[in-house]
Amino acid sequence: MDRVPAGIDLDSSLGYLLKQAASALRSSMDAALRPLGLTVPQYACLELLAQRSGLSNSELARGAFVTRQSMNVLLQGLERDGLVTRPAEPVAGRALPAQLTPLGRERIAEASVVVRAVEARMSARLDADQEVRLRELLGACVAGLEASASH
Amino acid sequence: MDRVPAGIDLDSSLGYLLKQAASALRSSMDAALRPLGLTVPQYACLELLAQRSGLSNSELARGAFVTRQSMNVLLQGLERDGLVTRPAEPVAGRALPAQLTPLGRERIAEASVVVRAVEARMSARLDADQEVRLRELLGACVAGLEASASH
DNA sequence: TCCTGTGTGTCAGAACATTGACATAAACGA
DNA sequence: TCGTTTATGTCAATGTTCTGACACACAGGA
Repeated sequence: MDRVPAGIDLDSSLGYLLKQAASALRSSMDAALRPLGLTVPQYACLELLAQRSGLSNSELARGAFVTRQSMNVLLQGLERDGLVTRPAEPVAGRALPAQLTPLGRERIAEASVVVRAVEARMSARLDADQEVRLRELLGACVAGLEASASH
Repeated sequence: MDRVPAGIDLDSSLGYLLKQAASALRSSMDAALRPLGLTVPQYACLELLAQRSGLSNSELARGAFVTRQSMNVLLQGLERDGLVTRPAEPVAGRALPAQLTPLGRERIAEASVVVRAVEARMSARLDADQEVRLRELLGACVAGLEASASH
C-alpha cells in the first residue's frame, strides 16, 4: 500500500508541504551524491566555497544552515580528504578562510552536474514563469518567518 | 578572466531557496514549541495521531519524514511521558496502533495553536490566491522528485 | 582608557538520527 | 502447498548534529 497516511488538515498545511518538498529534495540529492562519496552538507560546503572562496567556518555554517560546530567537524573531514585547505593560523582576527584544493574543485564540478540534474527533475513540471513565481513565493515565506525570528 | 561560477548559482537555485525556507520554518517551529516541551518531530507525531488515530510506528515515520527506528524511540519517549499509548501486543499482523491519551490530546491542542501562528507568519506576505498557487507549485516539485525516486 | 557587544574558533557532553541487520507476519502467485 | 515479496517491529553500532560553555579578537561608545 502506497497510500500516505496524511490527514486532511496536513494536506492543506503549507508547512507540511514545505517539509515534504524539502525532504524529497534531500533524499534525491543524497542518492545522487552517494556514488561520489559526498553527503548533502559536504556538497553544500564545497558549493559555497566554489562560489565564494575564502569563507570562514562560521560563514559556511550560516550558508549551509547548520551550526558552526557541525560545520567545523565537516570541514575537518574535507580537509583530511584533501578537498579543502585552511591556514594553520588566522591572518587577521580569528577567522580561518577555507579554500578548495584542485581535487576539491574537481569533485565539486562532478557533484554540481548530478545536483543540477536533481533540480531539473524537481522543476520538470514547471515552466519558466512558474519557476520564477515559486522563487518569489518562497522568498516571501522566508521574509515573513525571519521578520519576527530575531533572537 | 571572467568570473564564471563553476557550480550552481546559489542565489538562483530553487533547491537552495527551498532548503532556506524549510530551515527558517524549522527554527521558528522549534522556538515556538520549546516552551511546551516538545520538539518538532514530536509535534509532527502527535499531530498525525490527532488526525488519524491508530497509525502504526512505520506509518508515523513516513508521515514525519524520519526512519521508523527514529520514530520508535520518539514514540517510546511520548509513551513514557504519558502522551501516547500503544497496545502491549499486536492485535493483527505486527503493527502496534498508537493513540493519544487525554493528556496527549491536551498537549497537541496547545501545540497546534502556536504552530498555526508560525504558519500564519510564514504566509503573512501572501494573499489567498498566492497561497493556493504556492501549494500547487510545491506539489509539482514533490511529484517531479518522486517520479524517478527508486524505492 | 575601559568595557560592552558582536563575531569567531574550539572543547566536551548529550541528544538525535541513521545505516545495517534480523526475525516475524500477512498477501500473492506458481 | 510452497516460496517470494512486502511490510513491520526491534536490536546494535555508528555517525551526525546540537546545546552549553569558554576564550580570544576586533569595533564601537562611554
